[in-house]
Amino acid sequence: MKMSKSENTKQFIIEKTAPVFNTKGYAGTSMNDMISATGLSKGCIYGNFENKDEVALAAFDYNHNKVNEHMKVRILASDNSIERLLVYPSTYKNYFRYPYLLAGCPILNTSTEADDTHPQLRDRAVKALDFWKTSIENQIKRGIAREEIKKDTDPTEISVVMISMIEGAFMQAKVTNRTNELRVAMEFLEKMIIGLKA
Amino acid sequence: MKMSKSENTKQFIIEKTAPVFNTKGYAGTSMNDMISATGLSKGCIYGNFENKDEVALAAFDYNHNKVNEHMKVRILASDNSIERLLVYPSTYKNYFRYPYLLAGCPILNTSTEADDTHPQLRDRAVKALDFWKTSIENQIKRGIAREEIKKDTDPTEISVVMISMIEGAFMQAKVTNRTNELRVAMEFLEKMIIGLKA
DNA sequence: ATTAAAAAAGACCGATTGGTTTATTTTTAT
DNA sequence: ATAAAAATAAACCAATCGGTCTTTTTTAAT
Repeated sequence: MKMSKSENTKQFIIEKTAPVFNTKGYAGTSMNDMISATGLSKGCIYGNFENKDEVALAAFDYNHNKVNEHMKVRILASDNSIERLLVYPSTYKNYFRYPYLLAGCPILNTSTEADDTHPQLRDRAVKALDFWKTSIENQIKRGIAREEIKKDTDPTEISVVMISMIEGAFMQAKVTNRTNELRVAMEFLEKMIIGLKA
Repeated sequence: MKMSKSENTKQFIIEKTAPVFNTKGYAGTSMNDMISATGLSKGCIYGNFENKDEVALAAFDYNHNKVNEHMKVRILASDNSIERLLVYPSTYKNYFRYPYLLAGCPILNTSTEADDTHPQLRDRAVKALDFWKTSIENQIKRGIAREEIKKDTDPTEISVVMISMIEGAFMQAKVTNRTNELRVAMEFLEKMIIGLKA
């Protein structure tokens, strides 16, 4: 499994610029930012990517993937559906422990910047949201099938409420630099999830 | 109550650029954007404002104030605390009806962009959030005092949950260009608020 | 109506933007 | 070991950035 030189630097560029895009945003990240983040020259970056856009899109995918991978591992660690759902609030409550969440939630950051300005990035954010929503819905359906979750639970409602609460509370934590509100919101979510028990 | 000429154009510049800042963001809005939004010259804008920053800050205050004013009127329209709280979900559920919310929630947009990049704007967003949180808390305390809301209700918890849900759901509505999730989340909030009845 | 002051327009500035081209270095296949 | 190819560096480009300065226009006081 050998990587070509260019595949390698391409990946390197993505890894190094991803956190910059997540903190400064697309419009706020300049080529010079990308140069100092990677230590590479402009010619090198343009040799590996068509333009700034392409790097930004790859960076979003990378950031989102990082979060997804981490959640997946933690979720699959337990069999019980309630415990699986609880992974979300328990992870986001301590977001500062996870380096790739320190710059904020990539979906949240990208959504608010790109909704009116960058169709491609917007599209990525929408797809990420849809994927997330479906994942939670499926976990709930699984829980109902396994008789761990009340039969009359509405998967879509719970999924939407969870995502909304997480994103809204995360936004507050990031901007206020306090974890107070995030903690309160995530504890509410935990109570709600436990209330779903069959 | 006469306004001086410069006071007048100052206000005009704020009104015209405020929606632009809210949609394109601070870094995404250029002087040329401000010129075409106002139809005024660069010299005129710099004659009335120190720099782009000063306009951006005034624009945030303007946007935030618009939302506040509107909410205030609708809230004071009823005496009952439960009904007052219900104004939030019922307003945001139909955000597209209110022109100054079409570009998105100014707090949400400003928070996600400015949290790591623009201390002054960040500060404005934090203060706006704190004000909002306290307002809701006070409405709940008032409701408890008037025996309209259950005595054991935690004002902070409800306030945080409401704000988080609204912001998170609003973000989804804006980026997906669907109202589905927003509606589900706001209806959940309505059920929750009604459940607070004493 | 005249004039001084205030306000607005527009030419102008250096720095930075995203992006290209050319030169140099490094890698790979022979 | 060497030549061809791939990858990187660095000089270069026009356009745009935020911001200034001077000129012109508009306003308000006399």
